Amino acid sequence: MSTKEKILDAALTLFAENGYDGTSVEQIANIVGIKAPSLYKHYKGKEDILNALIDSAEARYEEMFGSENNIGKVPQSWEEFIKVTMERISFTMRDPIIRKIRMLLVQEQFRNERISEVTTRHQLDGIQRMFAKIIKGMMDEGIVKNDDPELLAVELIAPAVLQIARSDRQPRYEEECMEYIEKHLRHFCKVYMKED
Amino acid sequence: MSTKEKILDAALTLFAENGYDGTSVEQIANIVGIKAPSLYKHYKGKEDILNALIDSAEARYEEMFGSENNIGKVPQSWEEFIKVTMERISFTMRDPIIRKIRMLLVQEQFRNERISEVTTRHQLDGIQRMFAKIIKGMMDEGIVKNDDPELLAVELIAPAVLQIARSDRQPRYEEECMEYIEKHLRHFCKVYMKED
DNA sequence: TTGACAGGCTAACAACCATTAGCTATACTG
DNA sequence: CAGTATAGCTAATGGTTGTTAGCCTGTCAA
Repeated sequence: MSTKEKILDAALTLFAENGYDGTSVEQIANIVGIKAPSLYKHYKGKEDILNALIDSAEARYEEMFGSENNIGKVPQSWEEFIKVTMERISFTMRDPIIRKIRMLLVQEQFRNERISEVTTRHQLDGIQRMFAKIIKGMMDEGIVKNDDPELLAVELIAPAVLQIARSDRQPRYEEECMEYIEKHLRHFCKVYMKED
Repeated sequence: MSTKEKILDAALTLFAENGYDGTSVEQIANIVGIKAPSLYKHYKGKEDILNALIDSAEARYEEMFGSENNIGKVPQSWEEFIKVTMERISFTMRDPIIRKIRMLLVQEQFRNERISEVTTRHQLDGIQRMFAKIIKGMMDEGIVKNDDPELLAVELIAPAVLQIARSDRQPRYEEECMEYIEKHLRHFCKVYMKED
């Protein structure tokens, strides 16, 4: 990993933990193993690092939700749907980098308009679009009752997003959050799926 | 309004807008119309102000969701339910103080455990408990199909909470958020209410 | 070999920030 | 009236922070 990447990595960890204003350039440099002024050989300043982080968050978002390929096969039963969805959510919730990006965005969402937009995409639009496609696929195959896929996608993800946010700020309830999400998923299937 | 209250008021506005670390004691004093050192006649320090704000947020929470009296009459039809709920959400979304408390909590939720807890109560438990009661009331009167009221409450509020969060960071979409919430409410009624 | 560049370092600075000390005037209280 | 608490002020301080200037060293191309 290049120094430039190491800086981004350290900054993400610290920004997620203590916020942008709560983090000093010196702290970042310490983790990287260099002195603070050396950092300016790689980035123009502190804000430049933040912008690079948002860039990488956008890239990751594009990679996860942008293409059509990331949906995988359409689940053929509600059991399969629950299993696949739980895996997806569990990954999103626990992956350290995604988690840090989430925590960074949620804390800095009011800093400027760009971060506001990225936050909305990251936590609303992206996931919604992705699940709308899956639900649409299951409707076409007659597994899910016909309805507005975009709307159902929000009904599906909203409770999960709230639980993930909760587990970010209170990690000791992670297990409980996952259980709640599974309960919600089961309920969702009971309401919207055709078979019983 | 006493100076002590004015300080809290100014601090809430600034913390909501720029975060705790992004706000200086001098800025707060400027709004109040005093010099920074005078502020220490009223509070022991900057953190003391934050704690007082969290105190008042907890008090407000208790006042809104704590007692049994704040539910009002149980709605007798889905039209009434939508009207009453939209009013409640619209108020929560637009009231300047509630809005600032929300923005403060969301930014500082990782600062310490107490704020984490208050944030969860404020944005999850409180609303859930309140709507669970309303839904329970409507079930007892045979308006809503029998189900777990706690679960339905989350299905009801989760999409609304996400939209409110969105309108906090992108106020120019406030109208759009309200429209979405109404659409969601209608869908909710269609799914869970008995009459058509 | 020479020259340029990348990437580290130290020293330093100017700005800002939270907080304290100490003075003063006003307003209650006995 | 005397005394005391309240609440403002100015001045100052010690610490931190982001950033710049300038130096040194190793690498690599010409």
